[in-house]
Amino acid sequence: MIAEVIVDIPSINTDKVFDYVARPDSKVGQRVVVPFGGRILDGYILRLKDSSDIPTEKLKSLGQAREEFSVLLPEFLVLNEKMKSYFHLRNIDCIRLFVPAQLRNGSVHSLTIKLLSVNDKFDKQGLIASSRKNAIKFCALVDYLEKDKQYDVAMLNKQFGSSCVKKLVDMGVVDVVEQEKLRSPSVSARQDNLVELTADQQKVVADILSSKEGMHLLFGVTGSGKTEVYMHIIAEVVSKGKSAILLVPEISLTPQVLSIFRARFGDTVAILHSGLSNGERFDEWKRIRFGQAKIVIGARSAIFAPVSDVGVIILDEEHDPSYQADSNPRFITHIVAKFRGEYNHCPVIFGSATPALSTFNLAENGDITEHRLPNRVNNKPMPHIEIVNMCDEMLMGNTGLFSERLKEELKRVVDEKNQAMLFLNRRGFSSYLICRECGYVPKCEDCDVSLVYHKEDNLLKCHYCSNRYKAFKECPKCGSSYIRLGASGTQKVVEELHSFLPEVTILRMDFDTTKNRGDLVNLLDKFANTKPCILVGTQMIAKGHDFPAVTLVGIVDADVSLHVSDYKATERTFQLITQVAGRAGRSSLEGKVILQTYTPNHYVYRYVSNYDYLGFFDREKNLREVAQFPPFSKLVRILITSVDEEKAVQITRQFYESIAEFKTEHEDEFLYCKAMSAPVKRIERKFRYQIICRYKLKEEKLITDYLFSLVDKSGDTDVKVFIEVNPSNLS
DNA sequence: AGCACGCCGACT
DNA sequence: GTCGGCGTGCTC
Repeated sequence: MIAEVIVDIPSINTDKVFDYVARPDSKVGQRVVVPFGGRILDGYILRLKDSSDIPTEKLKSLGQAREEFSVLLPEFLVLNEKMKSYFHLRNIDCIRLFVPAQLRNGSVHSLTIKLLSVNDKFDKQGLIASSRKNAIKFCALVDYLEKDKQYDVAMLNKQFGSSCVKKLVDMGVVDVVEQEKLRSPSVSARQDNLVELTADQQKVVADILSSKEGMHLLFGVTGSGKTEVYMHIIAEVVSKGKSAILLVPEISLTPQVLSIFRARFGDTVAILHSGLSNGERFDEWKRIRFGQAKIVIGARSAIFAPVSDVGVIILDEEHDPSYQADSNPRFITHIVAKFRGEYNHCPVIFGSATPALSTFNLAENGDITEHRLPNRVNNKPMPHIEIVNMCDEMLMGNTGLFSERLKEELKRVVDEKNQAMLFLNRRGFSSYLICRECGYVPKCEDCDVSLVYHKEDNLLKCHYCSNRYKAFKECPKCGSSYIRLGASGTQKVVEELHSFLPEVTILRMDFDTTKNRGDLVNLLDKFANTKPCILVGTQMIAKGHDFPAVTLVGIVDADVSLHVSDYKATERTFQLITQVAGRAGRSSLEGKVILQTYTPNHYVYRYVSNYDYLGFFDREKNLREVAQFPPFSKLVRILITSVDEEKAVQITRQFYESIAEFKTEHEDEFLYCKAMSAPVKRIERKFRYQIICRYKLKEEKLITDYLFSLVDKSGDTDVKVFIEVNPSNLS
């Protein structure tokens, strides 16, 4: 038998099949030790076959299998092929996505517990009779044990003392065996309120379940009960013995969400998220791999959960940018879900209140089946969104962060002992510092970005790398003490709040306050139990939280995500605001939203304040169609990075010339093609240059394949080249 | 990715 | 004459 093996080396040169003489018990998908060019490393068996084209004398034999079982399920070998060609990835990069990192590093040891089992030689009466009179603990232990039963050794040691336990072991009347114990993340299961579905929800559940496979869009307004629909579909699927995958954005993986699922489905739920320890993560993987867990809930990478016989795959909040992996193995979760759905012949559901323009466009074209939940479960109207023109405030002499209206409403919330959320998508205290005398703006030494001022620790931090610098009172360049702050961040919001509402509890939730494990849970707990209280945060506060006492949502500066040079900026702003607004008025209390902007006439605010997704979609779609931007064209970025700027420029030029030449042969297909330095010119000491190409969809594959092949040929070691299709962030 | 092989410059 | 620079090419 011959095995086709992919070796675990992340290089394009070695990323091909190597034939080895297999062992009699070799299995497809197994991880094996292989001799390779004088070295010993890991490989993965993709296929077994009878003969090889390689001359027999050149063939080496497989080493030992790393595990007895196949790490890669048959499905993943198919998925590997599909992902490889669709996203232009290497075999080994796909495989690494499928195999838990803990397994590859070998850094996690399985947790074992020692079990004491009482064997046949155990004679309770005899032992007690023959023991010394003062051996009280020993006798108590003997009395406690029963024949043919098993006990946790650690527990016995604690209760009776380890010497007594050891004595029994030495006497040979009990045996100690080690048993693997799977760590499972503890989630407090709160009580489950099984609610009856509305007619709308029932119809969606029935429609999706009756269509055996294919892609579905669940377009349901915030509060329309999408989660309940998911749970009913999952329950149905699981009752047929199949399994289910539910993906949610990382920041929505809150303890509340998890505990609801635990309450409904118990131990068959496996949870994968970044807060898990290595051990927990790996053990969850094993529970999934061996069928103990049938339902997987997790962030993006949970799409690679080793469940077999998948009955449904759900992407909740499908418009969330985190479904697009924007580093190393770049992939789009929707597409991977589609592939797995095809393999398993099961439905794939994309759910959102504000679907991605590209997804909704597919639904309009009939490539995805659309289902709607137009009404909120409680039949309450969406909270009213009031737009406040901050330019007017400025003219009236209010230079603070809050408009008079927002202050008024905040005071009211406090008086009524309710809660408010203030949203500002910018962390830190101030986005930059500028010297008013000489115009000096402090920048990071390794990245070409201005530093963000963090007042609490009086530091200037780089948000692209982890560099920190001491803040200054006098300009290091001209000595002036006339330093002005740039655009404000969450820290500044908290400070200003304190000054006019000194008595109120104010919590801040952003990247800086949730760094440690458990921070997030503590913050959310504290907010849930404090009234009145104001929670200030970045987009972290936008998702999944359900706080009934929140009656006011303030969007401090809605324009933050709007005026960035990115064709998706408007779409993202619409989605973000809709989502944040949805945090208000979730219970019987009425909610209100105050949206502050300097460009109140921008069309996005008109649509968003009316909750008019369809109107917005039409307008945005037309704009994209006329301007020929995705999804009506392909946009590809080739990013070239190097510590050596000269080299980066040189390679960029080479690439550009090749593309320009290719372009002359396909002139009518190209819409745009330019080389330039990236918006952030340097990150972590590396200079960044880019080539942006935009071309029509008609010959899309031909051009994309050409660009891919071009990038493959780049062999320079100190210059790295990345290629990205329809990139989600262009920094 | 790593390691060997291989062909040209400055040293005991 | 030798030691060692890292350019090229191969690994079943």
